Amino acid sequence: MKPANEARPCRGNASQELYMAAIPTKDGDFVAGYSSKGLCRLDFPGAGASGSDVEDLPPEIRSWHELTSAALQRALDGKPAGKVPPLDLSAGTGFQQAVWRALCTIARGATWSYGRVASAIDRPKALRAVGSACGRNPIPVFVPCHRVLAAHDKLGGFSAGLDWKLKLLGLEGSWPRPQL
DNA sequence: AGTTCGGACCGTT
DNA sequence: AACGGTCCGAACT
Repeated sequence: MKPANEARPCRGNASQELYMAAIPTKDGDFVAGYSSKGLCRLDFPGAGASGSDVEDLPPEIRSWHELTSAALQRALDGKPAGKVPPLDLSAGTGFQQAVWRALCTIARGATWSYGRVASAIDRPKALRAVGSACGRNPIPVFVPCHRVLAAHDKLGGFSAGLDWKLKLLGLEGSWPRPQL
């Protein structure tokens, strides 16, 4: 079997191979995508992505996949994700990568506003563009775009569906909003 | 207190 | 030129 398709190769290195493999969970089948640099994509169940057989993965990819798989199971179990494989965010523009990196600094159990993320990357007025960048986050859950709420504790949006955002926030004890 | 509207703002296609 | 996972203030209910 060949590795996988090349439907949406990470931009910029189109000749790179992209491996895809499913992760069965109690919430459905996720699909993870790997480049030579690491995990570069994660699709929610029902997103239409399909994966190849895990046994056909090259050794390194396969070990990454096991890390991803275990981490995802923990996350969906309401526990800290723990160790994850290297994340390949190279598909994004400079701005997007800056946003995604900032997201990774939001602690589990905490939430930021889009405006705060914008300030964190030193572009206070680009809060709207930050929303767009969040929407294009290729690795949801592990790059925690769900921890970004609209101002004044409003929920804001979520590309994969607000039910997923609520679920992920709930697993981290961040929703419903803890009252002070 | 909550809701709606209108403009300002910014990166991407 | 148009579109967003936005934000804020003003003007409502």
